[in-house]
Amino acid sequence: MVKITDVARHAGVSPSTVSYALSGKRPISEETRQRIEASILALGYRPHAGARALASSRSNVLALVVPFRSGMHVPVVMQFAVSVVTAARRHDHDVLLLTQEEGEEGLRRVADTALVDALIVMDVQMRDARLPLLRALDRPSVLIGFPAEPAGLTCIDLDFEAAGAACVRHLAELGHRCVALVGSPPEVYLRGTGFAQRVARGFTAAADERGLTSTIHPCGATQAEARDIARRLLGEHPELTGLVVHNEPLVQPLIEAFQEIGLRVPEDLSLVAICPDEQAEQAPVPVTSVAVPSAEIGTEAVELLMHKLDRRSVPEATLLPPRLTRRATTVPRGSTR
Amino acid sequence: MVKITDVARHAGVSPSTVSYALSGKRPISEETRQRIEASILALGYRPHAGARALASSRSNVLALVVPFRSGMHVPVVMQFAVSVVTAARRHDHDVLLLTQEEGEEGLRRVADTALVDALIVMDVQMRDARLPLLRALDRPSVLIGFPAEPAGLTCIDLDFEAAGAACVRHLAELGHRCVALVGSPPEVYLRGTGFAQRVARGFTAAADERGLTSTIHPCGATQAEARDIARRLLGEHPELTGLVVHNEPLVQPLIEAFQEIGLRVPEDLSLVAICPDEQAEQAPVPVTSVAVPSAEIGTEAVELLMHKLDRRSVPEATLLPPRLTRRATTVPRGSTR
DNA sequence: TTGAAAGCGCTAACAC
DNA sequence: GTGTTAGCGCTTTCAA
Repeated sequence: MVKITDVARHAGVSPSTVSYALSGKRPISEETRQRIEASILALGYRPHAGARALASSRSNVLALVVPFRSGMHVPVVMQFAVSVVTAARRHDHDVLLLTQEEGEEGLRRVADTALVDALIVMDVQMRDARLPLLRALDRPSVLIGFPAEPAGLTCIDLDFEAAGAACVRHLAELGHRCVALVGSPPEVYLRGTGFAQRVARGFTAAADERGLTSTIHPCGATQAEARDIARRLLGEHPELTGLVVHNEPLVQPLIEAFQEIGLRVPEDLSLVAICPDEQAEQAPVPVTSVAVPSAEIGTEAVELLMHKLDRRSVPEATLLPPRLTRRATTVPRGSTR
Repeated sequence: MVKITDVARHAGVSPSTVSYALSGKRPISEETRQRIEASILALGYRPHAGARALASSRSNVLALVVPFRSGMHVPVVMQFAVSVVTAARRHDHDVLLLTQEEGEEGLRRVADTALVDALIVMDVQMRDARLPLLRALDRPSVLIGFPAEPAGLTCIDLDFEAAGAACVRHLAELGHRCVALVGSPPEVYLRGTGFAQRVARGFTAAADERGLTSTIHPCGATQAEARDIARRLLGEHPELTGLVVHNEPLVQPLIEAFQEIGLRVPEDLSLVAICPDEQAEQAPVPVTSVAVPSAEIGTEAVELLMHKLDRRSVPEATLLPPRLTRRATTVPRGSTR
């Protein structure tokens, strides 16, 4: 193994000069830097990560805790993870993957052993058991999602409340007067995952503000449940013409379920989804949607963490504003009847 | 920070004794071990990962390289990643997440800096640019998938050839005489991802062996393409009664597309998919399938790697035998006509 | 069964 | 602008 002393000897300088040339933590004359660079290349030098971590008390590794439970949309999690890795690499950091399953002990372990410098935690619940630990840890963290008590933490997410409202306003502007929200599976509401409630709140508030009739329906992600909901909505609200869907895998089945009972989208029913743009674009009929910007959230989470590692101050709450893209599933009420 | 010397002093032993008590690399008297354990608990000692890595030249971290490209089924990748993390933790290892995008340089970096002890590489191509590097690296690796030249490497995957054959034999045993394979998107074949060809080979061989008429159709994963394929199959092979689908997101759209043109599954058309069991079970009509056992592959990949790290020998090739589960989409030919 | 002590390879004072 | 050197916290000979 070639080490820093080898490079130093080869370049005719001291080890510390090589170290400083690499870190840029003190000025090096142009000529020296060139010689060092050449030596590094010639010898194929790679600094030993462990030695570095030990001497500098920085591992240059971030922990990413991913969920893997029912009701979570897997492609969103995956895209998020990839964007975190990509963003971390731009800052010369690597990413250690932890599963939710490891729980608090996992977080404590990677923090206390100095395996990682900082943590990103996905799928934060309203009353998350990990919050006290995260607050107490000597390492910075960023949470994806908002708990009930975010004070003292750094949180980021799509502004789901504004997203729910944006969907309703879009439908209202198209003249729809009776709208429904088909939401996440009941278990997601029950375990207090904030975003489900937030969408519901924004949805209801905007509907009230515009004087629309509105109802909310949690729903599982199977075709059978899609059919049930469609039937029930048709029966209970025959005047329904606007639908907001916040349940990624259900969008397509729902459209088909309505079709089966004689309601076409968008002719009879306008539909706005809250889902990744990619999904909305690739649907057979492109879906009007508010984007769930996983990649942006991941990238921004890393930026926040880097700021915190540099002891720069960051906002406690970052809410990304919703972006609604009109596609083919929303039309003015009664436009083709 | 509490360190090993603190524990040693507290327990009234030397640092090396604490170290050995922790690693088990030499016998410690029961009484001493108890005292040390108590001290560790009392002080809340956690060994510093970097210091450990430096002194032992073992980081206890594995690299996992995940793909993120078109044609890869995201839930499979995710489940695989989770199973790797879970298995690695059982062996006291952590997992560093790398994206395909980082390429060879990424592999070299984490290996040469001693950030990781070993590597798992997913989505290996027939002629993968990373193979020479992996062979040359001083760190063990396990590949998911089989390249054209697997010599000198350790590879593991589902036996896709046997899987393709198993599907055909199942259909043949039900009396079907004309079968088709709807496969991965064309780009997957083109870039030489082995499993697509392997399924095709096993499919054709088994069909020939049983004297069945057979055709193969790569297909993208959109509903539109599903419709095209369904129409084309019906037109070109009106006697078709058996279908093998090796394209996860296409299974459902395809069933619906056939339904639209008047072919019901399974009454008119029996269908076997190669897909995760979870997907097959949760479909509206449970799908007869050969399982893609992501979790098993991930777990076994970690086991292989642990053996290699322990300098135990491992087989170069591990092919998991296909497991076919009959569900509701396959019936004897002509059974309800 | 245990201890003493020499590193592991790097960083960051401190000195010039 | 550069060099000297004392650690960083742990593992592992070597010695008893």
